[in-house]
Amino acid sequence: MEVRSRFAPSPTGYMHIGNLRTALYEYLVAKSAGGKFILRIEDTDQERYVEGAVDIIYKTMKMVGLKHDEGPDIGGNFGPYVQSERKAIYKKYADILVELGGAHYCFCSEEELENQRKKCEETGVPFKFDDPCKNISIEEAKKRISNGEKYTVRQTINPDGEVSFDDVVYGHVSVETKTLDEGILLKSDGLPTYNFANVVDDHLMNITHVLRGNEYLSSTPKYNLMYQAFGWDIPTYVHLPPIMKDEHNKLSKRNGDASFQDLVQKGYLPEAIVNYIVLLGWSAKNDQEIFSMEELEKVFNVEGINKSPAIFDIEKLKWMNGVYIRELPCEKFYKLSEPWMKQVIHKDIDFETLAKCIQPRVNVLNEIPEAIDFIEILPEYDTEMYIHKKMKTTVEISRTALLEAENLIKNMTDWSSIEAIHDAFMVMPEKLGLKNGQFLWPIRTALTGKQCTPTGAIEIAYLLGKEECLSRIQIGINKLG
RNA sequence: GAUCCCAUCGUCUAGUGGCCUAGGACAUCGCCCUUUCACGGCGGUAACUCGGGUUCAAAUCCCGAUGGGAUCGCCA
Repeated sequence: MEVRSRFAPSPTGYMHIGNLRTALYEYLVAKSAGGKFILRIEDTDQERYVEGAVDIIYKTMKMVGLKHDEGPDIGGNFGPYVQSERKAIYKKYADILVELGGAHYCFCSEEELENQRKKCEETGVPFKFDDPCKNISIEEAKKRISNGEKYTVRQTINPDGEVSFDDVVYGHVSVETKTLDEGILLKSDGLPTYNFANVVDDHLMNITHVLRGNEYLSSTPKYNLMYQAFGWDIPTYVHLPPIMKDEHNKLSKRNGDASFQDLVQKGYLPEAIVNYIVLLGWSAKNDQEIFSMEELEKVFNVEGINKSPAIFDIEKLKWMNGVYIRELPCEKFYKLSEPWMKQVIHKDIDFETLAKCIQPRVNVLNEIPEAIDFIEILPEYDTEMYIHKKMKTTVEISRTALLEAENLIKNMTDWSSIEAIHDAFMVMPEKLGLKNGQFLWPIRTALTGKQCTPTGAIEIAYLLGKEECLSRIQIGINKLG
């Protein structure tokens, strides 16, 4: 049988990391088996609907390389793929489920429920809704409905029994039916709750593998009761552990944690983000950590999925992003880094060469502006910076180096390449009886005013241009008295 | 509270009874390379939650404790 998995986000306008990982695993489960990956929009909660949210979903999926085979935008044989357009379907199946004894019509108001709940709280009895409407016959209920009375459809659960199922990652899970809540399946607005829609849709869309967060682990038995009542095959369940912000808190929008979009905006590459999060709860069972999507489609398997929660570690993502950046072709990196460079540099310099210089030392694109801002304007710096133990520089040596450099540069005619400058500069240390560092460290300091720079004195001299170099060296000479 | 689930370095993980004096990666520390910082190379610190069993042998199996998480909505 063909494997079919689905990504079923609700359009909240925000693609958080946990959601994205679920989508990734769903995609990989299908693709690693040569199956189909379906996109379904779960918009049954009209109060949460956010304009434009669906576009964010399409955009994100495209950016990370998750191509769906069926969905609202491309169609398919099992549509519609938007739940709000499937209202009639849910109504039909809700009525069938009532006939089959798996559900009943309920006329209780939200206030009535609230009262029962309060009473339980007061008396200290654990709340479990006992629905008086269970005793209403179907005929009578239908009469009341045709009279225009508001109603919901509520699941009916026989308290004597046990339900169990086998989850691919959590193994055998078994519960007594008396502990299960008889939840609402069809709301009074006629739309289904997730609890009902997921069962109906997954069956009707021939979904074979259901992946979702493990918060659904405890309600899965209820879904299975419905599958059983309908006489439908139960799908393969793959429940996923949560991604945590820290030991106690889930990664979430409410905690102000970064979404996929936020990370991209900060300068993380989609490929790196995907690679990092696939490892949050899954392992290839070997030492490999860097995977392309093509590789993942081949090697991903559900056996590698972990049971316990994983904490999102931004430090490791940074490292991995750096790995991806270093692997980028120069031209590609230049294109990506250009806007970040131009954020702080408005002069006309050789940005392409600058890009080449910073590529090996940037992990996240948003590190670029601070790393190169000295090119635009020389920052204030302290004379202390000229004294460097390891380079064996002192104020005297620095002064000599700068004066000699000034002379040298004044007489230089070829400033067209790093090589030319390199050749001219590198004869000096020997001539002056200095080590390379003793000559070059003071120059780099005078040129940048910074402790750390993305590259050495020679490259920076080239980027700055002859005139600017002379003026900055003059400033350095003055500082050193 | 009830029910369900989870538990290896700071973090992500490998480990499915002997190959484990527990392996890899990030982070961290030290050294090397080097015109700084990085990159790269080499090395170090660092973990089986605890207590009982089972077994010749347990990180691995069983039981219990502890700790953590989830669910208990006309949200998904």
